[in-house]
Amino acid sequence: MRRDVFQAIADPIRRDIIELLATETLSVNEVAEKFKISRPAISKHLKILNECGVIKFNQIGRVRLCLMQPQKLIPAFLWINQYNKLWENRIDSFENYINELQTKNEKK
Amino acid sequence: MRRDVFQAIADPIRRDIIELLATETLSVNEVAEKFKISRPAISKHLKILNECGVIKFNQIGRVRLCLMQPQKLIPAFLWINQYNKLWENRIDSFENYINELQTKNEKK
DNA sequence: TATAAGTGTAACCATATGGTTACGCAAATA
DNA sequence: TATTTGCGTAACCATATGGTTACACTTATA
Repeated sequence: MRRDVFQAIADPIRRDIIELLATETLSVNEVAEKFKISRPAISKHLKILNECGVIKFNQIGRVRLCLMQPQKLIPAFLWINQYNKLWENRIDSFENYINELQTKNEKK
Repeated sequence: MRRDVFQAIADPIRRDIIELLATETLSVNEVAEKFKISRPAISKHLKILNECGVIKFNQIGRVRLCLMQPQKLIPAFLWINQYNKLWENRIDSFENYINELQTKNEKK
């Protein structure tokens, strides 16, 4: 099984967990409470996130704190970002098209 | 099954297909030739990419051209990009830590 | 018109994913 | 010490993924 950042963010629940952990460090139970699915299901997602390196655990007594490792998102950012020129050009040409339409209408 | 941009880019083969189609429009066979896996396997990946909206097909006779739809990557970009302050701060604080170490060493 | 080329898809397979309930165990607490 | 709390994980299930080979169909070509 693939254990990289792209796998980590492929699941919507895992993206929501990341969103939570971006602002605060939470225990496993605290994360689980935020979702409707069972605690073991959340545990599995946390395990995958950990194996993908996106979160780290910090065990304090019987409490396991989940810490986000935001640097691990960078490769995904870089991969997607290499195409932004591509979609910007698309949007530019769309805007040009809109502008053209407007110019035509103004002429009428 | 989830059919969104995050699902599209979760698989390394699909990311490679996107990389190919970013620079040129290729037929299904032309895409398949670039990989070691079978043509039906590539067909499946192309189908998923299409269902995720990341590519479009343009049928010309018996040839099916695959066109990238780069705007569909934008939601993934935006999602990841919301965390760049987070990892930049991490890197900043790492750099500060390095700088501190260097300053300490210089004082010795 | 017979054949080749380009492609989809069915059938199959092994494994992964994403969920559940049930249970166990260590740490904290009464 | 007995009980509660926090959590992992096993066992199970349904479905998805990612690959294969075999076959069918349409379009182009000889």
